[in-house]
Amino acid sequence: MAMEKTFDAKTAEPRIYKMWEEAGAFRAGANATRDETFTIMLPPPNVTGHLHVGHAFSQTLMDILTRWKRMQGYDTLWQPGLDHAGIAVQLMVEKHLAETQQPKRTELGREKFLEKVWEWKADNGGMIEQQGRRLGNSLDWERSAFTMSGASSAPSGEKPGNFHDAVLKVFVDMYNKDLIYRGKRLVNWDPHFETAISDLEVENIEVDGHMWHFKYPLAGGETYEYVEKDEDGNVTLRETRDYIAIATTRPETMLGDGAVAVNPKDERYAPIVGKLCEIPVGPKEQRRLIPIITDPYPDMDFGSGAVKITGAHDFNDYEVAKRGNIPMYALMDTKGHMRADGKPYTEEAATAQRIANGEEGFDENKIAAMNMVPEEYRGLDRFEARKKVIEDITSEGNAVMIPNPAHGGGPGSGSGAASDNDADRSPGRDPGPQPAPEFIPYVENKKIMQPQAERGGTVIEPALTDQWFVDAEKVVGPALDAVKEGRTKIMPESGEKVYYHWLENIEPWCISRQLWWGHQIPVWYGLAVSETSPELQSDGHGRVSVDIYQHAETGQLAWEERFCAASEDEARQMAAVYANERIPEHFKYVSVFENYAAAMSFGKKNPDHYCIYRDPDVLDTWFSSGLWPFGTLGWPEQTDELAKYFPGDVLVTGQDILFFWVARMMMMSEAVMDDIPFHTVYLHQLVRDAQGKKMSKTTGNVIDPLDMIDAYGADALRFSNAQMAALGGVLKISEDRIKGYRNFTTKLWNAFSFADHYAIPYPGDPVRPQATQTLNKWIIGEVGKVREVVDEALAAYRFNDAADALYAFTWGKVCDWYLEFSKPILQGEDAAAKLETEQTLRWVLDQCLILLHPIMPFITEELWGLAGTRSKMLVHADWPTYGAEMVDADADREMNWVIGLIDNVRSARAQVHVPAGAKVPLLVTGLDAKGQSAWDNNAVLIQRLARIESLGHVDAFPKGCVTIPMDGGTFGIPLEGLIDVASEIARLEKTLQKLGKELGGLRGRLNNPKFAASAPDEVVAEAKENLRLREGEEAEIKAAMARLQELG
RNA sequence: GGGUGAUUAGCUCAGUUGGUAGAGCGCUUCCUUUACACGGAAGAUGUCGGGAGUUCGAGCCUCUCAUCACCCA
Repeated sequence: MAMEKTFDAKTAEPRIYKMWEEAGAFRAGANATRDETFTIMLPPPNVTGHLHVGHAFSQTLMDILTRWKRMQGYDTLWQPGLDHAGIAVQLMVEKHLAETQQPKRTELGREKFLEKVWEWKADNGGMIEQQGRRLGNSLDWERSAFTMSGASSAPSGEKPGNFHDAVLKVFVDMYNKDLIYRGKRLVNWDPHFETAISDLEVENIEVDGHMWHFKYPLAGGETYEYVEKDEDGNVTLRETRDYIAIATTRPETMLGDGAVAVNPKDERYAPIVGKLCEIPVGPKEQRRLIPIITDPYPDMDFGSGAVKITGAHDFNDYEVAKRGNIPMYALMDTKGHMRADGKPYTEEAATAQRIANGEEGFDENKIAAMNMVPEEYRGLDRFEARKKVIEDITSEGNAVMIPNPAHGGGPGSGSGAASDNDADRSPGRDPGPQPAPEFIPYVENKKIMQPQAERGGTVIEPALTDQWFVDAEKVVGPALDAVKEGRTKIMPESGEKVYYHWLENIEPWCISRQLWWGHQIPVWYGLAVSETSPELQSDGHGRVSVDIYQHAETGQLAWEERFCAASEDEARQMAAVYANERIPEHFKYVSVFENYAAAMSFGKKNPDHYCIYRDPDVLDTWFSSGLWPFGTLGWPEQTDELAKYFPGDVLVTGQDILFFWVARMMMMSEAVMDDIPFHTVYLHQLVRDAQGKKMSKTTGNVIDPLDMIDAYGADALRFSNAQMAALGGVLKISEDRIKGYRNFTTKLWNAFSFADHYAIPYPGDPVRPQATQTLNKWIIGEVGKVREVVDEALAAYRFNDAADALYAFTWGKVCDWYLEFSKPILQGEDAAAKLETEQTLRWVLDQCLILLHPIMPFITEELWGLAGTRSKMLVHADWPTYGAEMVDADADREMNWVIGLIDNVRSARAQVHVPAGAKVPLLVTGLDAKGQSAWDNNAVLIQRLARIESLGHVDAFPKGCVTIPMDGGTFGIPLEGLIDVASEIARLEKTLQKLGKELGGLRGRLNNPKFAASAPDEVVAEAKENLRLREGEEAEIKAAMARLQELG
């Protein structure tokens, strides 16, 4: 073979990958020699996503495990696939439509729009799978799944699949088991996409905000004594007030207030609890009065201690309102604008007042229909409305006022017309007599936590809407137990605590999204009908009159009947059965419409049609990806793959989706399959830049894994990934490190180049020789050790340990020592030794390839092919099972002695500045039998590597000699005349110092009677042996120094 | 505010049941010696965040303080 100077990753990698793929090397079960399976499900990336460093990292780990197990003969499956990524993809397509001047989504309508999404997917989807190939991922691509496969909207060219069926089946099953319900809940609403999003898709970001302080006047001009006390109970403020002060960061929501709450322990407001106060905004004549209630939620020390309760626009308020049965008035529409629907404000306000007074009952639908936004605010954007509310309140004098700091010195507070009672809010500055206003509204600048959509960054608006929920509390039990009982293990262990904490406090999971791209909820709505309904009017001919639809026009839930079915046909049948049961032999047809309006308008004209329409919403993306562990294997069909590969083995994923995805797979898998989805979860952190910062386009510190592959090869990136994969560790990717591992690949390449250079024959797969040479026995033992280390490390998911061990072995043992040691033999005359060394060398190099292959598949496969004719590709080579039994203790000791001697001679030479090229004589005193034999066996190696000319036995060293104490004899380099006495003394002194420190510690321990008494025997023995050796060295060095001092 | 984790060489980080600290990169000096300058050889640098405790012995266990990061409110 004629080897290039370095490995050309750029051209070799695609070639090698193609070879693997064409040979079907990654197919499920390829190379299997045993029944045990090993399954990993690739977390499905966004169908239109790109490979980023996080993918590259976790996919490297998955590939290492998969390749390792495949070589061990397991029946492996690494299952690929893509996620339809509802909101993200819909957003991209909408953007694309706008950019290409195509009609908007709403103009296209649902069906046409979905066609466009599928087109987009066909054009742009799956790129990440190509990128994954560049990393070397050994996925069974032919099995690639898609969460929307089998959807009715899918075009004919799409790869067939039944994931869609699986999703609908699970929904229907869970619905029938009452695990899924529909309800009006406060959810995170994205006003830009006009959809609900999950808690997990919301980021709370600290922004500069304001806290406004307003007065809510007491009804009927009532007053009370407001008293503030300090910690010791001394009165610090006492005044008569006719209002209660409220602090808020969101004034626009005041319009929807249902109450003011104070803490039951708050004495300041005790006199007015149960009374009414006025919301100081809106038309003066229709000011609403709301009750002052008590609730544990308000923090007495925060703001004024009184909190306005707007159940429909704040999560905390929502809880308070539920507890207190306070009406929750929704103020905004789906776009985040103040509502413009409903009755005139005066009417609504009057109704609300009757409700507040307890004169009129209410339910959530009635409240939902009411629009409490006064006409002057209707239609305004929420932020504009905020400005206007603040202006209006302030101009009316209902803002809490404080002295103006810009006002300068002057008379005390209390003289401002609008602020007689504001002393409690004074920061204590003296107002001054400047022309600036003496008092200004009290507005605190404050950091507030603002909920923003993770995708798009829109400010999230809590909104009361009808949504579908999974009753998470009911399905969480088995998922919790699985981890508690150890059936599924989360690594690092800290992940388990986080998992418990979240699951034990789980909230209902909102699974409906007001989007089009996704699995449309398999629920059809029809009228709830009953012959006893007053709306049922016979027309005298046994027909039901159109009046039955009147009530339905309000769209109220009470009149809704639901048919949950996996298909439209089933839904029709259910509807037909239902309709016939209710009004026998009345409805002749069941007709399905796209929406409520169409159903109603047709139904009115055609009373013999029972009209139904499908819920327009789609399911949360995570609902479908929760089924990934079995949906990809063909479920609900009972396929062979399902039987074989489920449950899977390991899930490798980022810590950030522990809740999003991992917990949900656990819940869904237990609920649907009654089993865990995998026995191990390997969580890793976010991949950051070398400084530990998050990568972001705006910061410009994004590292593209494909750039790294272009520059250094996939193997270098993979090795770097493995090396930084310490369990639970922070992941900082550094280009320098990747470069370093590229150098490592070159080192490996050159080791083979060495074999090539010495024309070492490579007839097929080498077998391990029965070594007789110490050198060869030693390296074979080292191979055994490293294989054990690597297997233990990988079994424990300690990828960094595996990578480090292989690096240290390949470079530090094989290249640095073994290849160097082999040179004199390969060049020598001893034919038997030469043959054995050739055989050992090529066997050792092959073991490097095998052991490194899971981490660095490309270069190892390339070298495997270059080095000789093989029976199998490396990807399917047999993983070794040998181990430490190959270690020959004598060989091990001897070679370590040789290496130690060479190290010491080199070090001594360098420090006394013997020219690197010069060959020097070596002397020895008191060489014992073991030492003599070690020398004799390895004299050629030592002489070559330490540049020694000859060995002379002496009784005493001559003056001016560098001393090297070794176990079994003391060596010396006679350098009279050449030697720098002072620097040699300095060198010895330094060694002595180090030794002294060690000796101090050892003696201290051994002299302590308690040490001998309580420490294990082997530790004591080790310390004693250590002390003996060190004392010997110390004596030698002292003697050497004495000789030098004589000389000096 | 609650939770989790971190603090070890100039930088980035390992350090598995407590036995006396390591790697890569960087740095200094020397070397183009026939596998490799993406290399070889030698070398320097640490009161393991501060304090206290348990122990014969603590980077590791306990407590406490400080700083930082992330997650959830």
